[in-house]
Amino acid sequence: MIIAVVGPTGVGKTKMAVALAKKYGAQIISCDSMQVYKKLDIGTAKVTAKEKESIIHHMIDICDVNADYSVYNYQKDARAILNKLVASNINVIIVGGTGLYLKALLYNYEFKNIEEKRSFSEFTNEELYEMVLKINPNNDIHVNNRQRLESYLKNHNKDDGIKKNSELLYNTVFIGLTMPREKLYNVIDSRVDEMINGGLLKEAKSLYDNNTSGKSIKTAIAYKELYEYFDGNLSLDGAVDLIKKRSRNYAKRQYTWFKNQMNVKWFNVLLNDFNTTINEVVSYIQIQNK
RNA sequence: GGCUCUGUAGCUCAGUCGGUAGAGCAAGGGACUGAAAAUCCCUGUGUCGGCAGUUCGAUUCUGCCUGGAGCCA
Repeated sequence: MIIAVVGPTGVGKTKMAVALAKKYGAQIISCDSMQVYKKLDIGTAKVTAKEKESIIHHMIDICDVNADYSVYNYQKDARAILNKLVASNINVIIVGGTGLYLKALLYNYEFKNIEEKRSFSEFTNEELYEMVLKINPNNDIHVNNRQRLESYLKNHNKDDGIKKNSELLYNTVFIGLTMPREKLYNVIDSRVDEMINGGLLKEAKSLYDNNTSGKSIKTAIAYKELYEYFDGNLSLDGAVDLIKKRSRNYAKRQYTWFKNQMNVKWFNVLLNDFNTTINEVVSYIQIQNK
C-alpha cells in the first residue's frame, strides 16, 4: 500500500504521516526538495528525532548543503527506495510539499542524462523561445519564462517532445490536507516566528559564517532572506516579514499544483482536534483498500 | 494660533492642463518533465476624505469642514 500525504506548507503533513505510518507499520519517504539537504533543519521544518517516533524516514539529510540536487536525482534515489519497499511488501507513506518531485517519483516522468552543460546567457528570451519552437512547434512555455526555456533546451533529446501524458506508475492513495486559507496563513506566520525563536537565526548564521552558498541556500525560503539580513541589505523584521510572505505565496502555489496535477482527496485539518482528522483519513483509506 | 504640504484600489504611490482613473506590492486564479521553497502567465469600479460653489460636466479649480505630516510661534 502506498499513501501520499500532500498539501501546503504548515498544514500538518509531517504529523499525519507519522500517525499513518504507525497505524500501518509503514516507512516514510519524504518528498521535499529542501529537506534532502543536511544542515537546513529548522528553516525547512524538518522532522525532529522526537517527532519521528522511531518511524523510518527516507530522503531526508541525504546530501550536502553545497550539493546540486535536483528532481533528476530525487527520482532516481526515491524510486530505488520505493521499489525496494514495495518488493518487500512494506507499506509506504510518501509525505511532502514538492509537487514536481512527487510527480517525478510516481508518474512516468523521464529525464535524460546530461553530459554537457550548455550556457544560453548570450541569447535573449525571444531567441530562446524561437529555438524551443523549432524543436517543438506545440511548445507552450511562455517567452518570459527563461528558466524553463533554458531547461527545455538543455534537456530535450532531438525528436522527443518532453511533454508526454503523465501516467501514474504506482497505485497510490492521495491524501490532501487543507484548512481555510486565512487560518493557514496565520499558522504559517506564527510558525515562522517559532522558527526564529527556536534557533533559526543561529542555524542560518553558522551556515553564513562558513560561507555556505549553494543552490539550496539560494532557493530555500528563510535562509536566503536571512542571508540578506546578515549582508545588511534587510532589517531583521524586514527579513522575517519577507519569509512569511514568501511562505504564504509558496503555499498558494502548492495548492495550485496538488489541485490540478493529481487526483487528491482533501481533508480539512482541525487544529485543536487533529485526531479527528486522522480518523477521517484512516477510514477513507480503509474504503479505498477494499 | 499662523504658514506649508497632504488625504486616490487592502498597502505604497502615480495621474487626470476639468470629460468619473493606473502602476508596484498584497490578494485570487492558472501553468509546470533536471533551480520547483524555483520560474512564469492571467485578473484592478475604487462614494479619487466630507460638504458646498463655479461649470453643460469636478476626483481634477475655489471656499469651508475634517484626518495626517512638517515648520514657525
